[in-house]
Amino acid sequence: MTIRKRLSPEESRSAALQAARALLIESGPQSVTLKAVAGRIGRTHANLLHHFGSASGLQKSLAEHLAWTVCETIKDAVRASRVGLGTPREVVDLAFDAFDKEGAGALAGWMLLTGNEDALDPIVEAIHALVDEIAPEEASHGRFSEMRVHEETLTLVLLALGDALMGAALAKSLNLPRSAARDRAERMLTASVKEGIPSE
Amino acid sequence: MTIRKRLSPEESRSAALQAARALLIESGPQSVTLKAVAGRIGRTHANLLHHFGSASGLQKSLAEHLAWTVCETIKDAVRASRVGLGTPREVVDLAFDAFDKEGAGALAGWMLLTGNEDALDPIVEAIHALVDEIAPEEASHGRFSEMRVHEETLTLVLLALGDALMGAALAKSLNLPRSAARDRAERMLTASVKEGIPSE
DNA sequence: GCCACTACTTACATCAGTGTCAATAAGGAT
DNA sequence: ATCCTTATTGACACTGATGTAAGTAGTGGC
Repeated sequence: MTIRKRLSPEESRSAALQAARALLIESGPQSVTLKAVAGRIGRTHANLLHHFGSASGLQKSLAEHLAWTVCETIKDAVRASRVGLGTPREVVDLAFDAFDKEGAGALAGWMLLTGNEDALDPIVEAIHALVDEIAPEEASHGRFSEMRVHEETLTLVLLALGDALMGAALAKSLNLPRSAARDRAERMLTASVKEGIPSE
Repeated sequence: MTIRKRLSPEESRSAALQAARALLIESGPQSVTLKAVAGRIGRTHANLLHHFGSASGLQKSLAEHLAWTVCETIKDAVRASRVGLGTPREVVDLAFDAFDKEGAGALAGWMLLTGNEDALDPIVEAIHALVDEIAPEEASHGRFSEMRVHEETLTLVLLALGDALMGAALAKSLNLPRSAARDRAERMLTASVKEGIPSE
């Protein structure tokens, strides 16, 4: 019984979630098994069961972790783009990258795989929190109503999600550049900004 | 050894694909197993292996079947809406319904699940064929360039896909009506039509 | 009617993911 | 140093999905 090291529950959970996220992005939802995740952090699958209770417990924690990570990325970037006179394109790229590379698209696949409605909650909550931080500020500047911000966010997120899943293949098939969906989203946002600030 | 009936290979394959599609839409990609599909059509899983060679063979056939069914639905409806003076909204609803109810969203989940790039091909091809039928006609009427039709299609499809996966939960979370994404897509298409036919 | 073909089945083998349990040992508290 | 908590492990059982092999029985052609 070779016990390598004794980590705190927080350390173990954190390492496991990081490994699970990497696995999810690299190889898809199916590859996120107790055995695979445990192997990545040099533990046994029984150890993960000890920390997360069950496989679905790990899945739920992973969903929360992913949603938080993705939204934090976007949130930070939105703040930065504000300071540096952000363009619509920057926001678009951030949202699309979040779904394409940060694992939000993979999370969607996860939900589809399990058919588990609960897995949807954390990411929706995270997006909701993100919008709640942005919308009131925009509204206070008199640029957009909160509902308008919500609508734009919905469209942008759904488009980014779709693009992460089928964008590459479909664009190629239609002889469009890979960035076609992003270009379109950028035009949409730009048009909304114009409409929102007619005096500019 | 109770043999119930003896079907032709075509009948067997057709029945199996129909059952698999129903299972996929009802319960998600994970539930489409040899046993479950076979049970639905009153056969054994070994029988499906006989007809499709392997589980992945069934999956590939299912992907092709789904892509064909969905695109045929849309194509028929587009033709009908042309005859009956189709509105942008009708086209939007058709595309969204195809992904939401006809199983195209489930198909996307399927691709994500398997991580199989091949599974993507049939639906992309089907969409490509659909656009190839529509775009030249539009172009010949002098309304849009083919590329413009391709761009609109890309945006519409990606948005419909995203909406099928997260639309319901996200709209609810943002206090928007379930139809918010469709409404947005409709506005987009309407704006394009205006722009495309300035003399109207 | 007889035969070849094959759709179909039953039984078994295999494998992967999940979960249980008892045993071990690391690390802190006293 | 001793004890107590618990992180960790190895071994095992269970389940479900996939695949194989051999045998059975419809169906069409002669």
